[in-house]
Amino acid sequence: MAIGNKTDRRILRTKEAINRAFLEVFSEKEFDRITINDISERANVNRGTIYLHYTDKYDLLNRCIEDHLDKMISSCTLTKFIQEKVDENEAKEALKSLFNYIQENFLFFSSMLSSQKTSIFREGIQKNLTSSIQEKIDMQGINQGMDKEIIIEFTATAFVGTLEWWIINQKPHPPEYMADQVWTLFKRNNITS
Amino acid sequence: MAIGNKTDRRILRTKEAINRAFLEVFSEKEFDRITINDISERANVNRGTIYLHYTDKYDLLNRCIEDHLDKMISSCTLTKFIQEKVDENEAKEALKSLFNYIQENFLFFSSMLSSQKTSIFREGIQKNLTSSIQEKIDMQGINQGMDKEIIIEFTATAFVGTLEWWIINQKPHPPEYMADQVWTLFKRNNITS
DNA sequence: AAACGTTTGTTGTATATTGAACAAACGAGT
DNA sequence: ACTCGTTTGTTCAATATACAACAAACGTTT
Repeated sequence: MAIGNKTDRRILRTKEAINRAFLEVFSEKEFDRITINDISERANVNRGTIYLHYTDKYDLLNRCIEDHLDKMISSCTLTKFIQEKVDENEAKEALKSLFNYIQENFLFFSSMLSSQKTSIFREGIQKNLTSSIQEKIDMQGINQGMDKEIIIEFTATAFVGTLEWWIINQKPHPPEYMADQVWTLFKRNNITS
Repeated sequence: MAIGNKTDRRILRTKEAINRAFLEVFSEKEFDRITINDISERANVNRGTIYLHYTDKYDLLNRCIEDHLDKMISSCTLTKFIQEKVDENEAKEALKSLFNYIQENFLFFSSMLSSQKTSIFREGIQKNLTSSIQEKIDMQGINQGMDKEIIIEFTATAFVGTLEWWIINQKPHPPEYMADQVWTLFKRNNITS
């Protein structure tokens, strides 16, 4: 991942097409009933081409989740809110954009959570989030003397749980509201400076 | 055109991508200012690939117009309303779907008409419509003894003019209303049975 | 169990597309 | 007039994808 040399346009295109197609079919059919052919037809791609990039239907599922989470994280610069010297407005904006991202890709997230494979998704997002926080967390200042692992785990768990609740309950509140609420909760728990 | 043997998926995909990209860029930039690179980048296609399918920027424009008009005509089964023994409701539905098609692809049509190249587009759609009517028109019944060419020309001109007016004036009336009006006008002029 | 259609991976060859380079034409600015 | 950056077509070898065929595994039905 994160290769410097640009990948061939064709690869990027077909992967995108496959991903999009998979998400669409996934939101319509139970995962077990999905065939590779369903996906290839929807993506307008040869069936064999899928095997060129993914070993399996399950591999495709996992990579698809990974990709989506990566995009979510990076497009939202989520980690800002956990850093030292964080600007309050900046952090709130990051949170808001995160909830917005989920809202825009609601199809994907709700499908993921409504399927039987909930745990896969949950673990995936939590793992992703955890490592993402781990890289950027600043243990100075308010976090000095604290147990890093515990902070991370606490934050990630609370956060993922909130996201899950929000998604499963069909977005009872708008992204702005959610961002405000979550931000307040983090502050109250001294998670941020 | 209308080849029996299926074309390679890649060709269809890239042509679609190029078409879409061209329309997008066309709606943002004046035609003369559009570069092949603009289109290739938007379509996520190599610049050379465009030359594989189109000789020119102008060729691309023309083919794009053709394609779109073909789709419009066929998707609307427009010719129904000019045939003998036409069912009133069926004809109105065809008209309505035509106006709906334009509304859905408003970006394209308004771009076409707002550019300096209005005449190209106008002539294109009129030629397309004319030949389409020519194939299907029934000279029996009410049209017996009439000059076929004149009927066709009259119909096509009136129709295209109305479309143009509707598009340029930013859709002052909904498709249903337009369909009703146009249908009444045709009846009044004894164009249909 | 046997027969059936469907799905799965895999393979070989054909082909469309890529990326890079090129010379030529163009347009803008000095 | 001259330079500069951009756009245009064109070429080439490299590569990703298409298509078709295949045997194996699977799920259903009888």
